[in-house]
Amino acid sequence: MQRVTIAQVAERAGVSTATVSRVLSGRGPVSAGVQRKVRKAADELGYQVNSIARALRNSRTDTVGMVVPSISNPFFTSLVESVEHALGREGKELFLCDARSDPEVEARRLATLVARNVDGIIVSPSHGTLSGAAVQETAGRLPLVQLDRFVGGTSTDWVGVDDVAAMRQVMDHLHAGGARSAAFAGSLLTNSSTEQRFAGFRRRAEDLGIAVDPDRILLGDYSVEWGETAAARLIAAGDLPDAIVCADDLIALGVTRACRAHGVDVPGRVQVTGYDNIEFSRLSEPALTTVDQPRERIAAEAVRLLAAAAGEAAGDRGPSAHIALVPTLVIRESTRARA
Amino acid sequence: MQRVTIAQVAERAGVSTATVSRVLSGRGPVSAGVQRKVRKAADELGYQVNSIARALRNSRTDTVGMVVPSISNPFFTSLVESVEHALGREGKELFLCDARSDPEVEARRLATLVARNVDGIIVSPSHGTLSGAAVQETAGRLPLVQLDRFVGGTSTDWVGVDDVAAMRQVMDHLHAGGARSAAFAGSLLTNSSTEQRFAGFRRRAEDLGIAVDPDRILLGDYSVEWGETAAARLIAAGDLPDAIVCADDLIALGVTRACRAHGVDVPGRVQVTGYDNIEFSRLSEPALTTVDQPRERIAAEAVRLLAAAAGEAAGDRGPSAHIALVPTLVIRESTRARA
DNA sequence: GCCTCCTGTGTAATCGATTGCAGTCGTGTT
DNA sequence: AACACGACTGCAATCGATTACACAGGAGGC
Repeated sequence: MQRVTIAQVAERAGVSTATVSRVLSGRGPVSAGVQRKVRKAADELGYQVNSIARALRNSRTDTVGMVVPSISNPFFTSLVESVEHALGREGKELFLCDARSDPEVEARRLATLVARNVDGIIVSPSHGTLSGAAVQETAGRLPLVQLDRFVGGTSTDWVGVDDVAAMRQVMDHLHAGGARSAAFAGSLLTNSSTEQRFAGFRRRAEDLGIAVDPDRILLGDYSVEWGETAAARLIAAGDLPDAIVCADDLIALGVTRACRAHGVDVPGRVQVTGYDNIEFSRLSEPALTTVDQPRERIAAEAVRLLAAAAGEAAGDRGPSAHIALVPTLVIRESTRARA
Repeated sequence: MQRVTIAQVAERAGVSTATVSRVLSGRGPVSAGVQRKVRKAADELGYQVNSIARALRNSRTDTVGMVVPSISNPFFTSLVESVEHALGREGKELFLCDARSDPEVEARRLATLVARNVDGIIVSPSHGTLSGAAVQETAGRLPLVQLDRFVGGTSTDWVGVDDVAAMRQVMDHLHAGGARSAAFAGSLLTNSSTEQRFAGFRRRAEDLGIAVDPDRILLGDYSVEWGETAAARLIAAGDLPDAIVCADDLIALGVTRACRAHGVDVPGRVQVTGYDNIEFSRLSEPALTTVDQPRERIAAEAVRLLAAAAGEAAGDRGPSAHIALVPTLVIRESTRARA
C-alpha cells in the first residue's frame, strides 16, 4: 500500500518526472503519444498527486481556513455551508475550526491555520476584545477576512450585515404591533453582534418612545437555555414588557418556550423576535419573526475579498473593506403587525 | 511578511538547521546554552513550523479527515464536535467535509483527503450501496472507520449503535402506551441507518402484534419538510395509526408540526417518536420522545480504532471491528407511557 | 547550405523540516 | 600517555512535485 509517486509513473511510462508532471498538470508542451503513455501508466498505478508535496513546492494549499465560535449554532453551520459552496466555485477547500467560544482556543486554531499554510482565513471572532491580539497577529501573516462578527482595533476586511438597520426594522415592526415597552435578551456585550444589535435596539426604542427598563436588559449567552432563563426571570418579575427582542434565534426559541410553559401568550401578551432566521425558527410555537441574513452573499463577498487580498503583494494592502449588507425582516407569528 | 524558516533561525542563532530542529522538536541532545540561543532567536523572529514541510518529511499530518452526509443535520454536527474533542486529546486535528448526501461529492471528498495525506478517515457514508466503491477504494489506501452509517460489501471498521435494539425499545414503549398500529417515516432505504431502523421497527411490530399497513411506510429524506409531508399524507388518508415512528428527529419534528397544524393531538391521538436526540428535539411541542446515541462513546471508539489501524502495518489488518453501542430511550411528551 | 526558432524532453534545483552518519571535543580509564 | 566513550553539532540526503534552464532535433527562411 505504498503510495504511488510521480517517479514510479515516470519509470513505467519510460519518461522523466518532469514530463509526467507536465502531462498531469496540463502545463507545458508534450507530444500526444507521450501524453497517452503517461496517462495510461498513471491510471494503471492509480496515481494521485500528493498535495502535501505540491503545497510545499507551490506554497499554495488551495485551502482556506475558517474559524467560528461554535459549530453547533445552526447559524454558523449554514454560514459554513455557504462559504464552502463559494470556495468550491474557485476550486478551493475549507478547513473548518471550532473555537468553542473561547478566545484561547481560537488563538490556537488561528496559529494552526498559519502553520498549515492555508491561503487565507475567514474568522468570526468569539470575543469583541480578547480575540483582538490573535486576529491582528494572524492578519499580519495571511490574508484574513472577518465575517459576521468583528473585533475592535483591528484593520482587516469585514463582511456582515448592518445590525443597526436590522434592529430599526424590528423595532418599527414591533411598534406597529402596539409595543410601547420592550426587553432585550442577548449574550454578554463581549462580541460585536450583540453589541451592535443592542445599540440598534436601544437607539430605535428611544426614537419611537418605547420604554426600556434597565432591569429588562438580560445578557447571558447565545443558547436556548439562556433564553428560557431570561424569560422566566422577566415573568417572575411580574409585569411583562410588550415585547422581548432577542439577539439571536436560539435565545428567542428559549424565550417563546418559557412563555408557553408559563402560560404567557405570544404574541398576544408579549411579542418576541429572533435574529438569523435559522431553520428551526419557523418550527417554534409560534413561528418566530426574525431577521434573515443574506448568507450566500456574505459568503461570496468574503471569498471575493480573500481572493483579492491574496492577489495583492503582502505589503501594499489597500485600506480594509467593510461591507455591511442589508438584512431582511421575516415576519411570522411571534409578533402582531402584519406586512 | 516572508515566512520565517528554520534556516533563518539557524543563522541568527549561529548554529545549523539540524540543531534548530533538534531544539524545537525536543529530540536529540543539545547543550543548554545553545538551546537558549536557539529559542531566543526563534522567539525574536516569531518562528512557527511549516507543517506542510514537516508533513512531507514525516509523511504524517496529524490530521484526520471526516466526511458526513450533511453538516446542517444537527446530529452530524454534534457527532463532529465529539470527534473533534476525542482527536484533540491525541493532538490531532479534524478536516471536515460535507458530502451533501451525494455519493459523487463524497467520492471526490474522499479522494481529496487521500491526496492530502490525512492520517486516517472517518466517514458516515451517504448511500448504502453507491458509496461502496469509493469507501472501499479509500480504505485500501488509508486507515478508515465508518461511523453511524455503513455501506454494504465493505470490510472496514465500523462504530455505531444497535438500531435494532433501539427500535425494540421504542416499539415496546409505544406498545405500553397503547399503540396497536403504527406508521414509519424515514428516508429512502438507501442508507444503513434507515434500513436498520426500519428492519428493527418491522420486526418488533410483528412480535408485538402492532399492525403496519404498507401504505403507512413513508420514505423520503432526512428533513423537517419530509416529516411534514409524510404526516400530511397520513392525515389526508383519513384513519391515522396509533403511532408514527420516525427514522430521525428532523422528520419527527416535521411530523409533530404537521399534526399540530392539522389539529391532531400528540400523543393523545397519535404517538410520535424521533431518533438521535438532537438539541431541538426537546423544544418541539410536544417535546419528542427519542433515542439518544452515545455520541462521545462513538467518537472515542472511532478515534481509538483509527489509532489502532494506523499502528498496524498496512498489510496485516486484522479482521475488521464492528462495534455497536446500545442507545437509550429518552421519554418525553410525544408518547403516552411513562417510565 | 547555414542559421534561427520552436517543439519536446531531460537534468537538477527548489520548497522547509527532519535525521542518519560522521566528525569534534572533553572526560574518564588503564 | 594513549585510548575509549559519550555528548554535541554539522553535513547532506530525504520526502514528492514543480519548473528554470539546457539541449536535441526538425522545420522554415534566406
